Amino acid sequence: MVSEFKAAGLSSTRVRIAILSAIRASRTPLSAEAVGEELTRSGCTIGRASLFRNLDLFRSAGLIERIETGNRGNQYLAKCSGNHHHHHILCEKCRSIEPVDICLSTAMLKTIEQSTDYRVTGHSLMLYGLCRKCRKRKQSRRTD
Amino acid sequence: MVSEFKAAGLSSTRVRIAILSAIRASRTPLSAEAVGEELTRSGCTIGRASLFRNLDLFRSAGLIERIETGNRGNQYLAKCSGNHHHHHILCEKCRSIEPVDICLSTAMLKTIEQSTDYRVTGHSLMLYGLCRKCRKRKQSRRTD
DNA sequence: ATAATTTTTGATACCAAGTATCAATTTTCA
DNA sequence: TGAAAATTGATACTTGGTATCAAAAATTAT
Repeated sequence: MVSEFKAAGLSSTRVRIAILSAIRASRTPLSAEAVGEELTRSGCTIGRASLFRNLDLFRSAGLIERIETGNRGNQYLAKCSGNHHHHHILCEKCRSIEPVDICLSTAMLKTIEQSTDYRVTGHSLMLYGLCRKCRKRKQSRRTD
Repeated sequence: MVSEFKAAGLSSTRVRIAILSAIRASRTPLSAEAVGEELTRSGCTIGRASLFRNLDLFRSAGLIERIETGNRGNQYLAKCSGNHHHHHILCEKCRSIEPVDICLSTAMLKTIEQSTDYRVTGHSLMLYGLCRKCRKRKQSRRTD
């Protein structure tokens, strides 16, 4: 990890190693808050400022991904292997997130460019849905 | 507009008429703040609470669209005519927006449901690009 | 048209996520 | 090692939005 930081032009600090480890250790994406809690749990509480600063630095450096989940807080997760372009689906109920390995086709992008006369430079796609668990307990009482 | 409100089960107030007018008068999407400023400019300052409340009500009623632009605040815009599902492309430079009459195919959605085991209930797609004008004046100095 | 009822408004206080500042600490590297 | 550079974290602030609730406006019944 030290060399990864080096490669990204970031010095390798205890705080950074802890943050990136926590994100990589998690199977699911974590909110900034969740990362902080994870660190506290492992005996390495860090300041808010450092947390947000590093999440942003890591993202700029391509070490992690940030999923913009709309209104309330973003989610951070380790870059998926291969690192190719993809999207995510978010469960409306439990907020769990899965990668979705599908994307707009180049044909579609071409059609868009032709019909709008814009040059397309990027896009963001977020899918919403219900995960299997939440579909099953759809009728039961909420616990929140 | 009065009857539109009626149809949506909303009583028609001065504040609501002003908000919806401002959004409809704008060629580009407006942030909540921008809507407020617009109203102030036209001599009808309204409270924050009413603004956000009504933006949300209008969206629920299908009178406007909300574009979740990620980190900082949402954008609101009038529903395009015809009102069928579509997306938008936003010029990175001048922030002008055009509707994009294309969408994820049902086949694609089915693939996603199969590969993720989520039931897809919705999605948001935002395209980014450069409009023709901005492509042409790409090299010239910005005015902002 | 007026009164009674219902809805909406807006001032205020609040909240959550994130940023700015800057002195103190840590890391780097000569 | 020790000086220079980078990072940290306490604190205060900002932004975008929500909750509360009395006052005002809109609706409805008379």
